[in-house]
Parts: sequence; C-alpha cells; structure tokens
Amino acid sequence: MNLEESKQKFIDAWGALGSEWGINKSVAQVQALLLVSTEPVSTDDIMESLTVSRGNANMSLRQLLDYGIIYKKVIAGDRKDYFVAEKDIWKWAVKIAMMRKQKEIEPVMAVLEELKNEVKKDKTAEGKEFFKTVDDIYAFTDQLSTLADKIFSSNRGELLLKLLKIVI
Amino acid sequence: MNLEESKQKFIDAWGALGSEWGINKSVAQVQALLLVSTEPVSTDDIMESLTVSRGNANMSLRQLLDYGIIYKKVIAGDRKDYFVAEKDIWKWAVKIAMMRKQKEIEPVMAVLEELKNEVKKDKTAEGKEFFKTVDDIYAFTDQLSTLADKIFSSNRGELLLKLLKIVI
DNA sequence: TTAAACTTTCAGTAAATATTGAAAGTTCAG
DNA sequence: CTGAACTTTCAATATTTACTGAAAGTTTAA
Repeated sequence: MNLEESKQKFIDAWGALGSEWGINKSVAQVQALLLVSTEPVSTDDIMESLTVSRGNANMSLRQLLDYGIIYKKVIAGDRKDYFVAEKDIWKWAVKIAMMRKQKEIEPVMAVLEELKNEVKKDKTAEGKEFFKTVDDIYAFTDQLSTLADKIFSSNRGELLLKLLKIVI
Repeated sequence: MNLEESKQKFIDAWGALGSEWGINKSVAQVQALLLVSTEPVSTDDIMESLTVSRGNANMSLRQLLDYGIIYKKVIAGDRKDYFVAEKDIWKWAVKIAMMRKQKEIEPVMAVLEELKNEVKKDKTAEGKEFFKTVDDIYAFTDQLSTLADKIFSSNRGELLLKLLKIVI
C-alpha cells in the first residue's frame, strides 16, 4: 500500500467517523484531505480527489472555515482560492468540541434549567421525581462540561491530560 | 405549564439532542419517556405518548435493551411486557459512552494504527508528515480515551469529577 | 389443544439529509 | 470597461435514514 492509498484510507475512515457523529461526510473528508496535504488545496483539487461536485466542495470548505479549522491561503499569481488545514489537533479539536457544546449541549441545558424552574414548586411525588431526573442530568452534564472546559480551554490542556494520566 | 407538558418538553429536547449526536430520535424519546415515568411503561403506552407505530416502539425498546439502559419488568397478572429506565445517570451514560467508544472510536483507532505501520518506514518528507498527522490524532484520542475510561469505569467516577473540579 | 393476546419482522413508504450542476454573482487582468 | 476566471447559490435530484402497518411468529390462559 502506497502513500496515496494510505491517505485515501485515512480520508474514508474520517468521513465515516464524522457521519456517525453528526458531521457531514464530505465536510469530514475535506478536512481529512487538507490534513494530509503537504501543499495548499484548491476547490478543483478537492473535486478531483474526493470526486464531489463544485457545490459540495465549496460548501464543505465554507463550513470548515466557519468552524475555524481551515484557513484560506493566497498563492501569488493565482486567482484561485487555496486552503490549508489547522494541523494542531489541540487547536482544531477544541474548536469543534466548543462549537458543538455551544450549539447542541447548551440549548438542552437551557431547557433543563427551564424545566427545573417550572417543576421545583411541584411537591407531588411525581413532580419531585421528575425534578430529580432533570437535575441529575443537568448536574452530570455540568460536571463533565466544566472538566471539558478546563482541559480544552486555556492552553495547558495537553499538560493537564498527561498529569491526570499519572495521578489518577 | 403542567407536569405533563414539562415532561413532553423534556422528551422533545432529548429526541433532538439524540438526533444531533447520531442516536435515533425515537430511541432517545423512548428513553426520555421511561426516564420521566413513575410507572413501568408498555409498548402501547409508548405508541400513545409518542404517537409512533408499534414497529417503531418495539424496535426502539429493543435497542435500549441492547444498550442495557432500560429493563423489562414483569407485572403480575398482565401478559404485556413493561419497561423501566435505568435511572442512575452514572450507569446509563457510561454504558452509552463505552458502547459508542467501542463501536465507533475503536475501529478508527485500529485504522490509524494500521496506517502508522504502513507509513512508518516511509522516510520521505511527505511520508513523515503524514505519519505525524495520524500519530497526533491517535495520541490525542488515546489520551482522552484513557481519561474517559478512568472517569467512567470503576465506580469512583462521580467522586473523581468532584475532586478534579477542586484541584485543577 | 387452541385461540386470544401479545411481540417481532420487514417490505413498502415517508422523511430527512446530502449532493449535483448550472445559473447568477464576483473579482480582476488587460 | 469587459470578459475570462473564479466563487457562490440553490432548485432539482439522489441517497440515506427512519417509520409504518400488517403478516408472521410466539406465548399462555383456559
């Protein structure tokens, strides 16, 4: 298996993983392609490598730019846009994690808080039980979220992980 | 807003969150319904509460039983199957996390290891760069995975989280 | 036994999601 | 300016995923 085949294998695995976790397959594959490219990549390169349409390539790039995990790169004397990936996993993974926390977890946490407020005055057995169910999920998520913030925010994440590996 | 409406709001939020994270909406909603039910729930109850078909209700229940986060409950003098949710979030969330790790993360990790082996002998600049890309993702995931195991496995997870909240 | 009560399966259908490709929009070299 | 090079948009289409409902399968009370 040569390098090109290995890269393709990586791109495929990455696309599949993305799908399973709610990231569009093409978007994941484009990130993978940029991650394994030594040179900046154009829309045409993507269309060829991944056999996708111009529209798909363009929208995937836009999405990744929005996430802030790829960058536009101007190449002198060329009118095309070129793109490169953020290669530092501690930068891009943190951005993805924080984006998803904000877009998907926080709205649910807001609902859970509303529910707690709606129900906290209900002193029936059923009301108290429902409150506990909601509160348990809220507290659990909040604890994990706090830990995630500590590991992912600031720039001591890697150190922290290595430390935890030793001490706990 | 009464208790029933609050419960419905919880069920809806839970279904939406599930969808965004690759869990079938009905499956998530059935878990939510069982979580907020004080009494064991039958297939017919689910069909009525969530307005879904018998097939859907049955398959969702089966899935949740497979995950090990709901249980069958026999009710004396009743031939129907009844179900109750595992209410301890430290039990059910860990099961979901470990199941997804095993089904979705580990296969990718296996591919990454294969790739590392395929490429490690390639001493071209491009080969070394690709190796580093793969190795970075592998190492990052492995570190987080190890931490997740420590927090989620054994039964000291909650204590550990509280401790970490204080010391880091 | 047997037939009513219940569960499971799965082909057909519906809904959600992703992709295409061509037209419209933008940019810029000459 | 202008038109070639490039990017963006989005209606139409394809693909994937989810759901339904009825038939087949299973269990059990009588």
